Amino acid sequence: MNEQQNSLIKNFPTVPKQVRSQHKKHALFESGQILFSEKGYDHTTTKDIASHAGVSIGSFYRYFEDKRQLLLAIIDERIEQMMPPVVNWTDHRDPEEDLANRLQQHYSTLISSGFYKLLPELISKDRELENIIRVAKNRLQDHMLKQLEQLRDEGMTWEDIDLDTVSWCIINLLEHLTEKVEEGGSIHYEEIAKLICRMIYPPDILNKLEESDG
Amino acid sequence: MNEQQNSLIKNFPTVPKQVRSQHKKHALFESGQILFSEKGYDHTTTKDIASHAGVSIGSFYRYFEDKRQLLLAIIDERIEQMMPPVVNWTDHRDPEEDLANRLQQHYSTLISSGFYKLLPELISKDRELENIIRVAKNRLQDHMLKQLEQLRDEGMTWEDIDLDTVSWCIINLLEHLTEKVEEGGSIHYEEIAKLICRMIYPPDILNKLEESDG
Amino acid sequence: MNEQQNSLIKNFPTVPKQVRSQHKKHALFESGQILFSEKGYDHTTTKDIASHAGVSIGSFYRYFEDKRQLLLAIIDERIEQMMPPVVNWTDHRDPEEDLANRLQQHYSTLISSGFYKLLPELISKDRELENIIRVAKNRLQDHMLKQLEQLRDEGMTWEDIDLDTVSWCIINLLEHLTEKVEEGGSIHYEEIAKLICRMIYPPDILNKLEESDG
Amino acid sequence: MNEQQNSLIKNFPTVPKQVRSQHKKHALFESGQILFSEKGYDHTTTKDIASHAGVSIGSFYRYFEDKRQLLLAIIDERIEQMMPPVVNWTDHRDPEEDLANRLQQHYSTLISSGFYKLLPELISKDRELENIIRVAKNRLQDHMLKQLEQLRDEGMTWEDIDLDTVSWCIINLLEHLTEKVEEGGSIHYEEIAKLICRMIYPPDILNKLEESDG
DNA sequence: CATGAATGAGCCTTCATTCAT
DNA sequence: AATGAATGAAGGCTCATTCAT
Repeated sequence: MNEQQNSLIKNFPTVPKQVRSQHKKHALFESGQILFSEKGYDHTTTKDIASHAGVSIGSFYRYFEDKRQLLLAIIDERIEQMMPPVVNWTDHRDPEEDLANRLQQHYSTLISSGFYKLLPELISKDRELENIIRVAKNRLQDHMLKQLEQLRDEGMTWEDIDLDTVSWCIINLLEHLTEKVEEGGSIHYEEIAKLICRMIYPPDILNKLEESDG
Repeated sequence: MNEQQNSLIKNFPTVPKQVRSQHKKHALFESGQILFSEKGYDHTTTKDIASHAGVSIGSFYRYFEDKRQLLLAIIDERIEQMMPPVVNWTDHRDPEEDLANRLQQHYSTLISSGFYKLLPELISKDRELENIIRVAKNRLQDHMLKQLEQLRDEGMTWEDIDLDTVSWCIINLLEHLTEKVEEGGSIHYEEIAKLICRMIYPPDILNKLEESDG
Repeated sequence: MNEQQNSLIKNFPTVPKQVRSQHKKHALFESGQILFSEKGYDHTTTKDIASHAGVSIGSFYRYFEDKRQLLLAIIDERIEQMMPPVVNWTDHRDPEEDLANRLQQHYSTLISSGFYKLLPELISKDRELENIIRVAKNRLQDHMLKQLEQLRDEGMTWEDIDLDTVSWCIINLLEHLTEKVEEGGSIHYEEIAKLICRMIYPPDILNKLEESDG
Repeated sequence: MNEQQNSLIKNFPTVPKQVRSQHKKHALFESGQILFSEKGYDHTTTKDIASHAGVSIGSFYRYFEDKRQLLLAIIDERIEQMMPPVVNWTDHRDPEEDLANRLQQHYSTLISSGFYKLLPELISKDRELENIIRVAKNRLQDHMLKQLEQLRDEGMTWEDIDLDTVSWCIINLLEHLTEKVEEGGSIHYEEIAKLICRMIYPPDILNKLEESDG
């Protein structure tokens, strides 16, 4: 972004190659993301991407080994963002409100990118990609599981729940929240948050948390 | 129809034409299902399917108008089965146990078919198919919503929940239960059932139901 | 048609095979003619023909070696009919009226069969067929040439015409008369006849012929 | 456009891209014309055309949308040339000689292209093409009809002829003149011209025209 | 003899990738 | 570095012909 801002004079006549180069690569990256999301990976041609990015096919292959590598690069950058938001369950603040806020924040950008639609198509086709996603998901679930375990140790959760199952359920709900929009439904983040909290906390604990927070 | 039902022994050596024909169509159907599930729709060629079914390409086109029609036929047959199981929430029996049983029953067959993996890829590509699925899903959600409304009218649910959100969450969990297996996890149906029940019933109600049932 | 009308009793239970066989062959022949005319040779499938004739594909290949042989059989039967009508120029009757009548008679059936449309498509594809047609055409032209030569020897034609060219022109006009109908025009046979006669006879001869006839 | 027009020598070894591209498109065009003419449209494969033009199938589709578009392009370019030559009947010069010259000129190039053989096959299969040809033909006939009407108004034609029929006959003869060569006959343009003139002019008028011209 | 299911060569077309300019 | 023309493997689908029943 701010490369060579200090020496504008010097390189005025020729825009630095590296910058132009990065612009092109970025354009291809963006175009790939948009088109893959819109039309799916298979139905997006390299020509589509190059045209959309305003570069030649030859340039496409200069910056990315092949179509699949562009996909992997995109996934790699988006994978964290794609993942449901990590919630800090252990700060003992009003968990419902906190969760609702995070959900709101997260999905408003994710949905507009439309990229989440791409993953399902790919998972069954690309073993490597499947692993990338699985790894990211596992990392997330581990993280959530640890938090829930801590909560339980503090005696704040239902006593008879299987935390593994709970964390899986929560992640799943969050993961597919995007589909609700696709299906034409609007999302009530507070209601989702309420439900999730009820899976975790018994009513008395929940009441206490909410009171102490307010 | 009435083909020699009386003399099964007699015509054993020669399989009747219609039967063989049905076998072939069924083989193509099965092969389509398996290959679509394994490799995705686009990456399964008509040749693949024909080979897998042990017939020629020409035969494929004798039994199915084209590749897409095979897909639609498969979807059509599986769509009900794909849908999460409808649970009768209103019979006032122990809901946790009941739900767990139904889940067990349903997913053991569904998962082995592996077919559920196919849907996501298709939804964004085939408007007609998207509608078929959406319609089936809506029907299911309506059904569930009605049951939940009845439960609430009977004063058995949390008072402050949005039933629409609850039903969506439940359906979503059930819908993606299959993935848990893919991801290598084993499913504890009782735990899932427990969580779902907690979304719906307040603890006191739940306790009462379980006692009265036992 | 009237085969075995005399012995209805005898062959009542089993329609003689040869008759049924001939019926089938004839049906295929007819269907071939109709469909080839309507859709062209290439775009008519053997299945089309068999269905239209109400027989199975297998039967098709029982009665005709292959699709091409059916075509050749049809052409062979129709080729004389396809050819422009042979006119007797030498009987010294009113040639205009005579020709007009013959044209009328000939084309009314030919056009309705629609078969003439088929020839052009085939000529460039099938050397053997091309020869069949060429031979028939040459025979016709020879015939016409001989008549014209006789007429000239009798001093009835223009003295300075090349009879070969005249006969070619006449045959060509007659050959493509069918197209005029296709193009939406109605045919005035008398006018065509008048033109043709003027190519052959000088006005004074023509007048004499018409007078003597009337 | 302005590519080094000044230094033709300099860039001799490297054929400019656009020129090579045009060469290729032209080669495909030519090959299409030749092969369509020789084997008919349906029996010419895209591979045939590409091979004959010395390019790959992929290149075919770079230059032409599909096989049919190549055909349409060819027709479009040839349609005027395919049409029988327009003759100016009204300039009161020796019409026989004039017509003979024009015919000679026209058919010597048209016949060598062999393309005229293609039209009949297509007309019954391609509605759009049929219209293109019909329109061109109608335009021609209208033109000829107008000229003949003017001639008649000047009292130069037979009084009792139907001009519509005459113009149709003339166009038809001219249209199929090419076939005469195919059939092995040589064309005597003067004889054809003579016949046509006799269809139009009564002998006395014709004599006068020829004298006045000479 | 009749049937029509089965076969597979071959067609048109697409698109990822290469490479001469 | 940039371009985009060129390539050809591969896919969906058709249909003449064969052959088991």
